[in-house]
Amino acid sequence: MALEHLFQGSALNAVDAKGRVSIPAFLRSVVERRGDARTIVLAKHETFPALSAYDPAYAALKHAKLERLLEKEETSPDAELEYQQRNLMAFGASEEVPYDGSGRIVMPPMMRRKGGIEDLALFLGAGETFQIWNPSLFLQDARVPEDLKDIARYRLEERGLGA
Amino acid sequence: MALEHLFQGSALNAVDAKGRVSIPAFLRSVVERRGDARTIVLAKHETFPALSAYDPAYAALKHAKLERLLEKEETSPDAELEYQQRNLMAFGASEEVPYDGSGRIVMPPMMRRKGGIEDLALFLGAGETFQIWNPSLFLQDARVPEDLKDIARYRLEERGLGA
DNA sequence: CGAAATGGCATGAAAATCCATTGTATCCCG
DNA sequence: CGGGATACAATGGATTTTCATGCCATTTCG
Repeated sequence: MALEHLFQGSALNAVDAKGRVSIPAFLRSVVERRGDARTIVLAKHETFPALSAYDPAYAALKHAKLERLLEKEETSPDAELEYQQRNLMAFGASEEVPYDGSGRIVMPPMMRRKGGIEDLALFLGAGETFQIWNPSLFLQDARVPEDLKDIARYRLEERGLGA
Repeated sequence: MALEHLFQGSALNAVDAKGRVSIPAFLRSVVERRGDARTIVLAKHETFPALSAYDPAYAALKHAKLERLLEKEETSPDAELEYQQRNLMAFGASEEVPYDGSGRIVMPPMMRRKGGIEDLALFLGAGETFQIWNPSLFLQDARVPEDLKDIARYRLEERGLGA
């Protein structure tokens, strides 16, 4: 299945009082090459205190994958319930947000809270998806490799918000 | 089969004394992109104490799917009966309701009862369909993942109806 | 004739769109 | 190699549009 265009790279952008953030141009270009939507889908990351983001086309793919899984194990009643739960998580607990001409989204308040996002948003490419972090949480998390934290530190310094 | 436009996101809307509710605009837009009907189909959800909703085009698709399933297992007599039952459930126990210019439906009393809907309706995208819940029942149901309940709580707070 | 249902309109709030400014990296020509 | 000019990205602010919902008018049925 593998979508050919992958999200990669990092950036640190400001979140204004209204919750607006610019999606870095290099991530937007991937979204637009994968499909022609000018929207991204936001969801709480499964394991990290951060947000996971992707394009609508990837969401459809994810759905198809779940459906195939269900049909294969249709016999079990447990499988049915688990499917319902995962499907609801994937679509009920996510939001599709459009970005405007200058590439900005308004981060929905609920997502902002779930992702712990404050006034800075750290963008990290992750292949088929990308992540949005509160840089402080990123630096605090023990599971994040030191090399990656260096990147975050660099981005902070770049803005004169070092250490 | 995968329909390209999927239902996603969440919202909490009021149900007035006459049983009228606004269908959130982001769900309506999916209905209208899938076909040009300004109508949704309501049915009791198979596993949850809630309503399942979708567009007429999806109803047709669902029917075709059931038929294919029957042909695949045509040998078994049980399969025939199960098909009859599911088909009746899907079409007899569902209602098609139009929404007006401002996106409002009147929830049929029977559906309202089947879904346990009172004065608030929680809308949840679920990919090919969406669900309509009484938020209280949603929070009470042990099968609903905690992350999803957080969303319901958030939507309630947003209205100043916080726990 | 009365009560209830349906459709249309009005309002206030919220959200999407547009315009303008700043900063930064890139390119071209001297 | 340097300096300026140019293009693009990010941010701030304001404006226009859309949405949910209450209210009213008109119809329908008992």
